[in-house]
Amino acid sequence: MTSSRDRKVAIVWFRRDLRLADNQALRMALIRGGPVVPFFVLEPDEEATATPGVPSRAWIRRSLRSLEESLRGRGSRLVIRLGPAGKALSDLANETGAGAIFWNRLYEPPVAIRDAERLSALRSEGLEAVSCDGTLLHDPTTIRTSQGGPFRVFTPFWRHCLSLSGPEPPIRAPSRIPGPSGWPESSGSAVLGPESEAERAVDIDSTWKPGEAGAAKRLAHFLESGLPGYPANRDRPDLQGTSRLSPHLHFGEISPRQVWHAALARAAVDPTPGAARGAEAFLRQIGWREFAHHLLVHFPGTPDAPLRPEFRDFRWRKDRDALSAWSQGRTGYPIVDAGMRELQRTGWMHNRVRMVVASFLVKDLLLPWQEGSRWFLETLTDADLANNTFGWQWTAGCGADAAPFFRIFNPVIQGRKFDPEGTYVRRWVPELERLPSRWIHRPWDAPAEALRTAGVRIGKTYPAPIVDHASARTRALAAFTALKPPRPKP
DNA sequence: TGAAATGTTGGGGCG
DNA sequence: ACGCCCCAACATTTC
Repeated sequence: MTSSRDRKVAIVWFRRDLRLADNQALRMALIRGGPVVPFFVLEPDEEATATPGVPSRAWIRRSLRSLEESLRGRGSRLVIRLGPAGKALSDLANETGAGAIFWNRLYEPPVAIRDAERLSALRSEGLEAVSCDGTLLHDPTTIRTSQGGPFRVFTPFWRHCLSLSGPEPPIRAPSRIPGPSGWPESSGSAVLGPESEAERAVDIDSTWKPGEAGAAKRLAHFLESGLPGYPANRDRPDLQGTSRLSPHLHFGEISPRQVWHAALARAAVDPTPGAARGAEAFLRQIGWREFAHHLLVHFPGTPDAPLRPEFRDFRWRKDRDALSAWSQGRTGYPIVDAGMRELQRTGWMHNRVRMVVASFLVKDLLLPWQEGSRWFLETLTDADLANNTFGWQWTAGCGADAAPFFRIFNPVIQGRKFDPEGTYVRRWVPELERLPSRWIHRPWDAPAEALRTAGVRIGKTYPAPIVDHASARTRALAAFTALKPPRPKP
């Protein structure tokens, strides 16, 4: 540790930007030409503005390890300490005599508010404190309709984004990061505590490689092999049709700008129309991510409250047993249960299945979308306040550009359409493994003989459906019709 | 980024 | 040969 003041020292505060490439804050720190101290703060639970669940924590643990390693390979280190962040930053600045501190902006309203406070606090201590862009393609506060307000519909929003000049090419990772003459104390990954039983139970490692290198590899592999098939395959949970970048994007192990440019470059190399269409469909998903952040910034109450006011009075059911059946994957609807179990085991769920299980919770069970949102935030490694809030309000029909109230997914049809052979269901609901494809999505209709041969006893080895979908649908339609806003007279 | 109900069309069985 | 009915296939509308 050095006590001599060295104003040339710059601190880079890493948060959900756990990467060295295309990292604007890191670049700003390096430009100053002095030593750089990479810093990560773990906020104590009571200080955390977004409380990550167990899987998310398991992911951070791995990602930090990866970041530490790549920093070490560049002659640097990662200083890790326990928060609160404001005090930790100020302490570190005093210890290192740093003259500047840089970080990349986050857009969750409570985080943004604290960041503004931190910036002015650090500046009043005489530090150069700067927050940079890099989490999104476009700063959501600058995107406006021609009327000057925020967008509420995706298509015009995305068209507007596409009309702007494309994002700058990503910044290359520095090959060397100069360090201070003496390194300040670091608690290292010990601040995370020992890996808990619950953390170990989440199977991340068989599918994922958290960290910047894993993210880059995942993207490259997807672009190389998955682009032409993407529009059709992205809806198939039984295939590997999606990019699976969501946790990497959430933790900033890769930036949307890198994704953008890599996808366009790939489409340029592969001149078939399929590749171009695939790239467009894929980048559109990045667009939904942008849109979700845009909405969260402009409607900061939406994580808890519906955007459409008429939904404030909606009387959701209270049913602890149904909620628990849903979250534990014991609803009796195979595609729903498969999704919820995939989530529980791996901290991830295929997007199509997320829509199916969400529709089931909100429309079939009439349980509050906030319960679903909370469960997803607790159990997803990619738990992202903006994306999650948007997704749930979309499903419930109470958000901007949301699904209309009468759009109710039929879990049997969705299963047949998107998991035609039932391989996804069989993977996550092994008690149905031997059931023929014909019955895999509706075992309650299977003839006794088929059930016996497959070793399935409805209500014993696999639950009977907790609701009848047809009557649940009718019930939901009635409930939602009641709160339709009065139609303006012609 | 739905599903169900209802309407329409056209082929084929059959009296 | 013809009209009638059935129903699958597809289109439209309604929720």
